[in-house]
Amino acid sequence: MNLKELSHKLGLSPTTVSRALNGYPEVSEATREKVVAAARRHNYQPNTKAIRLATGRAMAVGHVVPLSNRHEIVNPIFADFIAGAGEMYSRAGYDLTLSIVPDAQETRTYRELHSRGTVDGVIVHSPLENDRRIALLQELEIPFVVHGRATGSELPYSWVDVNNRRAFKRATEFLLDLGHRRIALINGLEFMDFAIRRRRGYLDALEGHGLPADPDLMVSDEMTETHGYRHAQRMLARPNAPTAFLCSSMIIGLGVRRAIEDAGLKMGRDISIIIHDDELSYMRNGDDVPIFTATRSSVREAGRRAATMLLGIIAKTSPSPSHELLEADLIIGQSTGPAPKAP
Amino acid sequence: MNLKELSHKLGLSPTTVSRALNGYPEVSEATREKVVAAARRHNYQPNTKAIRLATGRAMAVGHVVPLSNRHEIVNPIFADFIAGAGEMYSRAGYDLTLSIVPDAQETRTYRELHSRGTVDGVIVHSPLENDRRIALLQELEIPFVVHGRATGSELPYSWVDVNNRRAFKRATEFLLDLGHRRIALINGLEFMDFAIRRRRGYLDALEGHGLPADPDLMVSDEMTETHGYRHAQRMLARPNAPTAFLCSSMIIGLGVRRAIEDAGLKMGRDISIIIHDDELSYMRNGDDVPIFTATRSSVREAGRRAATMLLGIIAKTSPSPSHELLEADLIIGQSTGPAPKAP
DNA sequence: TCAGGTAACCAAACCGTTTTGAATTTTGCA
DNA sequence: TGCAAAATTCAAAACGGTTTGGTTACCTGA
Repeated sequence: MNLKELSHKLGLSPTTVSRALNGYPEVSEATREKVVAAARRHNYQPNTKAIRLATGRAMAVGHVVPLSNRHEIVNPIFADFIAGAGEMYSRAGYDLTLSIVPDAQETRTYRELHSRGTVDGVIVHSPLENDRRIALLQELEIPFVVHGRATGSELPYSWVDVNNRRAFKRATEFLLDLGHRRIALINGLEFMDFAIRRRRGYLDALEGHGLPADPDLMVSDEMTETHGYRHAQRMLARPNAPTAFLCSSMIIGLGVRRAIEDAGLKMGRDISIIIHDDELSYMRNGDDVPIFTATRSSVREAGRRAATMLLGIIAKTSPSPSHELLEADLIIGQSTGPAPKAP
Repeated sequence: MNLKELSHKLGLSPTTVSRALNGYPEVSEATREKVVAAARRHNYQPNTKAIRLATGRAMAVGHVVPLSNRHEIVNPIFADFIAGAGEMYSRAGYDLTLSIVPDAQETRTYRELHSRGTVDGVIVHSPLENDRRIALLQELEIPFVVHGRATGSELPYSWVDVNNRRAFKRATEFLLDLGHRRIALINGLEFMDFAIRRRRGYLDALEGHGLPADPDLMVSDEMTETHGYRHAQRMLARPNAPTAFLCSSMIIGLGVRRAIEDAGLKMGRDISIIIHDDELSYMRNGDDVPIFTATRSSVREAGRRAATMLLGIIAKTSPSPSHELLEADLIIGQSTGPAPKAP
C-alpha cells in the first residue's frame, strides 16, 4: 500500500493525504480523521526511501567506531553507549547506521557518509589527542557530537564527556586522605583522550598534596584483565610497593585484585583499589553492594545525552557547539581502606 | 555534484553516465574512461537516497539486538560479532542499521523495518527456545540469518552457529579423562538457545560415562563475574564440592577463579576450569599462553559468516535456508589438571 | 546498393514521497 | 446578496538516480 493507492481509495489527492498524515494545518479535521483511519485500516507505512529522497533528510545518524589496527580492539563500552543513544533515535524516528572501520579508512568513511547523504549527523567515538576527525567533520559541515573530547583541538565542537580529570583527582584525594602515599595508576592507552585527562587528575591531586609523581607507579596499556594483573604483580613485587591502585576500568581492576590476592594480600585491608566504573550492563560492579570503590558514570546515559544533543543540532533547535560535562560519582565500596601502617 | 550536472559537463546524457559508472556493456570503452575520470575528478558520489528509491533496494542490513527488560543487558558479544559482519557489509557496499530494542517492541520493529523498506535483510541475535521471531520473519518474507539456532522451531531457516553441544561435550570429556567426577556447570540463562545446547553437551558426556547429573552442580544465571564467584563459592563450600568447573563465558571464569583462590586453592592443581572463549577483542584469554583451558570459537568470524550468508540470500546467489555449523577448538591452558586424589 | 544487425547513445518514464503554486470551496461580513 | 478573505484541496514539479524503449550511425554481406 503506497500513498497513491491510499489516496485513490479515499478519493483524495496524494497531497492532501500526505498532509493529513503529517499533521499539517491546512487540512480539515474531518478529512484528517478519515485519512488516518484509512491509513491504519490498510496498514499504510510511508516508504522510507521515498521520504528520504523527497525531504533530503537521511533520517539516520552514523556512528563510526574506529577499529585500531594497532590493537584490534572494539571499544567494549560502545555497546552500552549505543544502547543509550539508540533509545533516543528510535523515539525521534531516526535510524542508527553503524560503521566499524579500520582507522586507515576513517577519513574516507566520513567523506562518503557525507557526500552520499547516508546520514544527517555523526557521533565520534574514542577521540584521540589532536584528533584530526574534528577538523575533517567541520570542513565537511556534517553535524557531529564527540563522545569525549580531543585535547589539543582548538576548534570549537560539540561534545559530551565525563569529567575524567576531576573524577580521578577526587579518587586520588580520597586515597590520600586514607593515608596512602604510594598510589599506582593503571591507565588506558594514553593516546586516547580520556586516559590523558585521568592521568592529569591523578597528578593534580598528588601535586596538591606536595607529593612527587613516581613514573614507576604509572602505566598506560590496553585495558585487559591480564594487563591489570601483570602490572600490579610487577609493582607489588618491588621494594617500595604501592598501597593503592587507581584503575581506569573495571576489567583492569579485576586483574589487579587477582594480583593482590595472589600476593597473599587482602584487597581493602592491605591494598586499596579504586576503579572507574562505566556501568556497563554486562560488567556490574556488584549488584547491591559495590565491590570496588569507584568513580561511577553511566556510559548509557552519556549515549542518551550525546544522541539528544546531536538530534538537536540536526534539527537546529540546539546551538551548534554544545557541551555537556557529566560529573562522576564517587561510590564507596569494599576495596578501599586506610593505608596500612608502615612496618 | 550530482548525475545531471556531471553528465552535462561531459556532454552526455544521464543514462550513459549512469551506465558507464555501473559497468553496463552498452557503452564504449572510450566513453567509460572519460566518464570515470570525470567522476573521480569532480568527486562525484551517487546519492544513496536516490539509488535506494530508484532500485527499490535498501542496500542495508538490519541488526536487531534485543534488550531484555528482565536483565537489561546488552549482549557483550555483539560488538565483536558486528565488527566481523560490518567488514563484509562495507565490502559489498551495504550499510548496517542497528536497532537495540526492548523485547516488547521487537515485533513492531521487524514489521516496520519491512513495510517501510529500511533494510533488505536482517540478522537475528540471541535466539531463544521456540523463538517467535523466526515465524514472524518468515511470514514477512524478509531474508534473515540467525546467529545461533532456536531449539523447538521446526520451520526451516538460515543460521550460523557454533556447535555448542559438541564443544561442551568435548570439554566435559576432557575433564572426565583427567579423572574429574564432580564437574560443575556454570551456564548462561537457559532460555537462551546456546545455553540449552551447552547443558545438553555436558549431560551427553556425563551420560556417556555412566555418571548421574547432580542438579546441585548445575546453575543457569546471568554471565557476570559476580555470579561466577558466588556460585563457585557456594559449591566449593559444600561437603561434596566439585573438582572442576565448566563456565559458559570467560567472565564467569574470572569469578570462579577468584572463588577458588579465595578458598585457598590453586586453579589448575586443586580445581580445574574450562571456559568457553568467544575471542572477544577486549577480553582475551591470555595473549601468548592461554590462561584458561577453553572451547574457542571466534564470534567475529561468526559475524563474517553470517553476513556473507545473508548477503548471498539477499542477492539470491545462495540457497535460502543455509546453515553453517562452526566447530570450536579445545585449547589447553593452565587452568586444567588431573583431578586431585580423594583425601 | 540496400536490408539487417549491432554498437553507442538518448529522452522519457519511473521509484514514492514532499512541496510549490494555483484552483476551488467555504466562510465572514458589509 | 455579493465579495474578499480564509480554508481546503489539488495538479504538477521536485528529489536524484535507474531502467525502458527508442533512435541514430555505422558495419556487414549479398
